[in-house]
Amino acid sequence: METPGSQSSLHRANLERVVRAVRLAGSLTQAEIARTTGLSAATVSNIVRELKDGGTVEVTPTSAGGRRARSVSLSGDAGIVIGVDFGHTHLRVAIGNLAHQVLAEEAEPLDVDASADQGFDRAEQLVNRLIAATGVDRTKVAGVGLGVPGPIDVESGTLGSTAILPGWGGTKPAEELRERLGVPVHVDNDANLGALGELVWGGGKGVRDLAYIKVASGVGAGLVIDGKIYRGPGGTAGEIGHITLDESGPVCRCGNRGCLETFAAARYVLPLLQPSHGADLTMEGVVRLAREGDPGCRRVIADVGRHIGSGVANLCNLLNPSRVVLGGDLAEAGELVLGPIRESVGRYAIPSAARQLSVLPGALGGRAEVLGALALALSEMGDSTLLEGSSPVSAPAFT
Amino acid sequence: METPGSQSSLHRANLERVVRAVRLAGSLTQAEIARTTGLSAATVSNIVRELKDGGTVEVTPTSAGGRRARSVSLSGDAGIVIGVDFGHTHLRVAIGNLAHQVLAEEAEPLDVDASADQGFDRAEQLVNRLIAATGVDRTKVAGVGLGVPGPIDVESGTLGSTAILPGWGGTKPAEELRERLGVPVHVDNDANLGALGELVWGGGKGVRDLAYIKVASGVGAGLVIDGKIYRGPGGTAGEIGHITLDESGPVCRCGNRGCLETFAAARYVLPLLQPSHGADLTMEGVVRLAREGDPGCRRVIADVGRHIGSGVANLCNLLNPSRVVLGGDLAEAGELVLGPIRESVGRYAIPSAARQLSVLPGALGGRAEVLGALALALSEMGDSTLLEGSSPVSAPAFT
DNA sequence: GCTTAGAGTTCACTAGTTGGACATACACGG
DNA sequence: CCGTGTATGTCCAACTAGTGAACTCTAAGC
Repeated sequence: METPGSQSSLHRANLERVVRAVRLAGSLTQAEIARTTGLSAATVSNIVRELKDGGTVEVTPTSAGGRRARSVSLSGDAGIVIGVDFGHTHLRVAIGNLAHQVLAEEAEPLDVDASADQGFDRAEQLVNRLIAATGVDRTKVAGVGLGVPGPIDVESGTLGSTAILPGWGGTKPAEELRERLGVPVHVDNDANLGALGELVWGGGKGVRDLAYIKVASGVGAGLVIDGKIYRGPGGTAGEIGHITLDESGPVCRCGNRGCLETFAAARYVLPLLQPSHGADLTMEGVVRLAREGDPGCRRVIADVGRHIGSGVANLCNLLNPSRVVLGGDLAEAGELVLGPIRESVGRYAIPSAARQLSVLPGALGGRAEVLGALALALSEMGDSTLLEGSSPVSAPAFT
Repeated sequence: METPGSQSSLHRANLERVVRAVRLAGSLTQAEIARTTGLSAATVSNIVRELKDGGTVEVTPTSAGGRRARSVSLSGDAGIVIGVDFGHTHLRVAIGNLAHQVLAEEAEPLDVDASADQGFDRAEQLVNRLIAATGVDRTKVAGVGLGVPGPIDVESGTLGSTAILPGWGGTKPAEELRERLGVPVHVDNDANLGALGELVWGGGKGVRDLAYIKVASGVGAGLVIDGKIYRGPGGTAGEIGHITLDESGPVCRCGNRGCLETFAAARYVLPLLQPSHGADLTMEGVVRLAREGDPGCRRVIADVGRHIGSGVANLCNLLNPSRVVLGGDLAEAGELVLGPIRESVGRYAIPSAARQLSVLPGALGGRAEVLGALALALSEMGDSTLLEGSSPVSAPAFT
């Protein structure tokens, strides 16, 4: 960074460009790198050699159509990243390396009403267990991505005033976890991470604009615009759950009436089925029954789909993304819910915006958020860190 | 942008760096340029020569302490850009130079139902008249920005299937105007240009995320995200006018019911006042009467504001912009309409998103669109310096 | 008049990217 | 089993562009 307009800065930028391309795709051949970065093959050749000599990158032979292409990937043992996802009913942790390989993944149930402290302790334990199980070198851990199921101010790291996680309000999850683990922790809300996960590993490949709709106990959306998570200036973009569909609808926990959530989220939908199907029903149960043909459950899911579709239509008019990916428990319902969504979108969105929109189920299921957390850790990890080869020990880090 | 990682791109970046430094300071000596840009004196020397030869910049002798320093400033007549804005009732043209100064501006009434050809002819005449009036050199005109009051596919340049401009559908305004004027013409819809205009010259200074709501005979929004116009993959983002507020509301020209437009746009609102206030009322008239105290007009404007506020609340939940600027005729109503909008936003948007939102009237009035067109022409000719402070760091993430 | 110090220019050098030529390796069809 | 085709990665010469150092210029200060 010494020389802000010089060739060496250009070279650095190109190095980073290559590293990013590789990290995003997991692994690429040199020719692919050249195509995606726009650099010439010769330059890529030089850069790859330089990165290989520096240990940032590994090249492994690949079988392909023509000459054997060498697959370039971030060297696996160069660094470890960890993803942690707090859900409403579970805690999920994944360990991966820079090569986009997931080394281990584990989930355990977690009572969301547990105190925040307890949650962080559990997370710490699970992380440690996974590190031990995979036998990776603790000092290689370069960063942690953390997902929380509620609005969070990414700048300050504070959980918003949340009726959603009682007892967690005002805590700073990233800081808590960093104290416990001793590495930089980057936090974002679960919908954004789901979007990132699907973009990198799942149903969003090759797309630059993606909206990830997560329906669980709440309804949230993660937005990727032009290849980047879009959080908005206040960090709370994507709150699709609380757009108003019916001004005189049911009262929502947010204080308004007729929010999308009151028509789609588990806590409002399940009671509808209690009289007929009993009180112990979960969303997963409803989905399962619907797939087995239960008409009540089918109807409920279709209704939910229609309402989500209305919300997506608004989203579509305003943002015009090229793809919407549905995640959360509800995605398991497949066409049972996607059909009504598409129908609603076609009905309420302006035609030119709806025409080019594809609505797909998530490809990662419940793993989208952890994997997204992993991806967050990867993306937040300074590229310069990689390039210097300087092993990132503990961490002041936060700026 | 041909070669995204090459030396020539570096050169271009350095050129812009210099131009920006000069624009910010008004005028600088070469040594000062070198210091503020971090480039070496030799490089600055070369760049200044290149810019001078290209006519972008002027050098004038200065008396100074040592050897006479040459003061470098943007040459006013180096390049001329023109903005053209077709409104529903008017045609507006502005002429500006590369130093971001507006040299002349003029509007004349235009019947929107006139044929497209006629409109283009009028635009050509007005442009020629202004060129003559300001005495600028015709050959210096580098580009034209064009605003049209309807959805337009920026890629192909075709006006969308528009019930809005009867007789204009399927035409390619940019091409038409280019044939007449003989210079490159860049087109976008009026809401986007209004957003750009307010961002660069008006009420959006210093903000990176802005939503410009234009209420006239329709309702549209222009979105600026992270300093750039956001059009969405299909080019139709910002269609706030057709989000559904009431599924059983009035039938909209788009075919749905209860779109925001049916509660806010002139064509739906004015008829409400016909019985009491006569048939010749225009939106401007309503605004004027309201300011003078007419209770009916006040009520109508407040109602419109409330509905717009609902739409803005949705926008706010989904996108969380830091500023909303209201444009169009309605903006003249000031607090009479802004108050209800804010009230509605506060009511329907989630608190954390609404808290940091400011809703302001446009600072440019009806000029926002033309000036935006001017800005578009500037930015399309490679001037990425419209927003200072728009470059650095942040945003690691995935390209 | 002489010195001084900052301003701009020139020049040789270096860093870095590129296009094209070339070697390589696999697949496929005869 | 062997040509042929095709895509890959590498090498080299050409070119682009920025830099440090030496150089020239000018006006102010003594």
